[in-house]
Amino acid sequence: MNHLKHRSNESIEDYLETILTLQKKLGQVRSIDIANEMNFSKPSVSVAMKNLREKGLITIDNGGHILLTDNGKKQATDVLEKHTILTNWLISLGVDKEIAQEDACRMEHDMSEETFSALKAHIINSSIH
Amino acid sequence: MNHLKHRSNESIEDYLETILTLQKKLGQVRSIDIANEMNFSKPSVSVAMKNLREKGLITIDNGGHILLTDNGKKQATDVLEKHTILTNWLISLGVDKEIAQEDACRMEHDMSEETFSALKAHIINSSIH
DNA sequence: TTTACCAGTTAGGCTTCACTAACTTTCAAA
DNA sequence: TTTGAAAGTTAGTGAAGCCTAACTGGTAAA
Repeated sequence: MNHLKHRSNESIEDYLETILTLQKKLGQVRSIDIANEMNFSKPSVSVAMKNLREKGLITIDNGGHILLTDNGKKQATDVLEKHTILTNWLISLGVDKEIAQEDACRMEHDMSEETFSALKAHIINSSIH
Repeated sequence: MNHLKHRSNESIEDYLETILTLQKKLGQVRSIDIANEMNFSKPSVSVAMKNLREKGLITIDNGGHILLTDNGKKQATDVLEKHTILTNWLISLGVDKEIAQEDACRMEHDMSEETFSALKAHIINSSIH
């Protein structure tokens, strides 16, 4: 058993995923929308956005609207895809929708690319037979 | 999307799992064995063991040997079972053994009981067909 | 007997990531 | 024009959970 350092990206990935989701849902995204969606305080989101901006993952215009950069969008899309596929797969296994959402929301940060693509292949394969 | 608080048990579960694993492998378990296995420093393990003891999950005898309580053993067994099943399942999907181990080691903390039993049922079901 | 290693502990530090309190700025309504 | 709500920020706090430095205490070897 190899106890490696944890992915320290979990928080960042969650924010990016939420921004992308809200972008699709609301068109535009402000910090306050993220705070409401994630049930975090305004300051928590404010500080996190500063962090994402410094990492080049988002930009914020004068109106306070948050936009994903190319890099941010790529990461957000990756996580959201994992989330969606994991959730649907769990539901197809008979897991309650609510619980599937919650579990997927955590597991999505823990799967390597290799595991994820193996899972996708498995899902496609299962649906054929 | 519901952003709930994270399981704060991840660290505890990892320690319990390691203790159980080492118990099977070495017979007896001391803090130093855990530190070596997990690549953590002695003080980190020392403090963690104090914590596990205060939570009633282990006892430590005069020789420094660590024993799981009934409760600790139950939790350790649960996590180890998840770990084993997850790992083997990922390997059966074609994931590299090393990576399967690493991913399982993280995902095991994130799966609800419901998801886990659905996965077990799925594995059994797949093996029949 | 002295030396020296090994296991364990205590103290203090650092990072992450949430929180509250309290401030500014803006904008709309009274 | 004043008022007040809404959005954002800064400062300070706290819990986890890892780390290093430096200590104690026991045991084995020179």
